[in-house]
Amino acid sequence: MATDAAALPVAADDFATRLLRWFDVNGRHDLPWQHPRSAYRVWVSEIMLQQTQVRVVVPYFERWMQALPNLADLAAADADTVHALWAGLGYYARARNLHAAARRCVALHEGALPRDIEALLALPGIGRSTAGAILAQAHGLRFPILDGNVKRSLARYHGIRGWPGTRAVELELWALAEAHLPQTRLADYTQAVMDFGATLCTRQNPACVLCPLQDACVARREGATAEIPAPKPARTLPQRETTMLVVIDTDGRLLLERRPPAGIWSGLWSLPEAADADAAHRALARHARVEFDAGEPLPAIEHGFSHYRLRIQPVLWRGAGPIDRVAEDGVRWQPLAALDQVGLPAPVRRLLGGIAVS
DNA sequence: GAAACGTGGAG
DNA sequence: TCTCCAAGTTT
Repeated sequence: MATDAAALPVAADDFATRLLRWFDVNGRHDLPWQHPRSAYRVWVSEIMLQQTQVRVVVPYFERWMQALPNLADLAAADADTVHALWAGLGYYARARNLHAAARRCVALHEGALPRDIEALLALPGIGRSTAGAILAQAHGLRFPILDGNVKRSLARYHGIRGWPGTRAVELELWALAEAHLPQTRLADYTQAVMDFGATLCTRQNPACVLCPLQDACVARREGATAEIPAPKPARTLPQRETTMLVVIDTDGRLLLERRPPAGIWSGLWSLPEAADADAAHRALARHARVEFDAGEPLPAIEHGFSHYRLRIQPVLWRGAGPIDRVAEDGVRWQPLAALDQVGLPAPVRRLLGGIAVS
């Protein structure tokens, strides 16, 4: 902790005041969830924005609101509709949690998102930061957020050099986020700290020369903006392999299977998966009563996840005639012409795009 | 506390 | 091409 007065940051009031003044001129004031601003729209945007950048979210948000303009619509929607609207955004548990939370709001909170912090935190998918963002942005209540932008900004401003992934640093940052809260304009302030981190106090090459806090920033003074916050400890990603079946009948339909409830892409429609080509061949017999040859191996694709690297080996079968279908839950034959109506995982879409399916 | 959970942008 | 990681939460 700094001891000499010159090393101390400006007062908390000043921090918020400067940030708000900066925000009025340089902030983002025309994001789609700001006009109109409702608790439902703020909520959906906050969930979509978890670990996801604004420019990626915007088109998904617009499409979502077109289909499900209010909470009651979401609660009444079926799971496949929700999945299809989310497909491509990733972290699909967010969509399932959103759906489940909307239904809980209808059952327990008179069809609206609660304004109470504890009730909000009890809803699936809403943690402390998201709850704070909803309360501050939708209702102007005095709650802090602590997303990646705020963590980075506060760590630099206060010269906190530890990795924010540790409990101690995280708690310290929460305390600072709370201490800096202004007494008014909480919605604007919340947007201001996020805009500040996203556009000025960026991970690389922060624009310190334009910063309204530059004279009080510890990292700036110590020339340590590149070292703060400390990066996550690196590790080598494990490699996994899988085989996926591309089965097309002569009616131009593709065999899809619902992913199991746990694990990657859970609940989404996808290509049937097997451990290897032989297992894929055997699996095929479960879905279609036709004799098949060994199938045609297609070029494999590599896909990097956050925690492992996956090599997908597709194997193609084309039916000699319309394939006799076995009725089974979690299986469907989807016309290739209507494939975009299904929420398929991104690598699967890419894989299919590389095949002359028609 | 660590691991799981997706995708696309940026350097 | 490859690494890092972005408006985090859950188990």
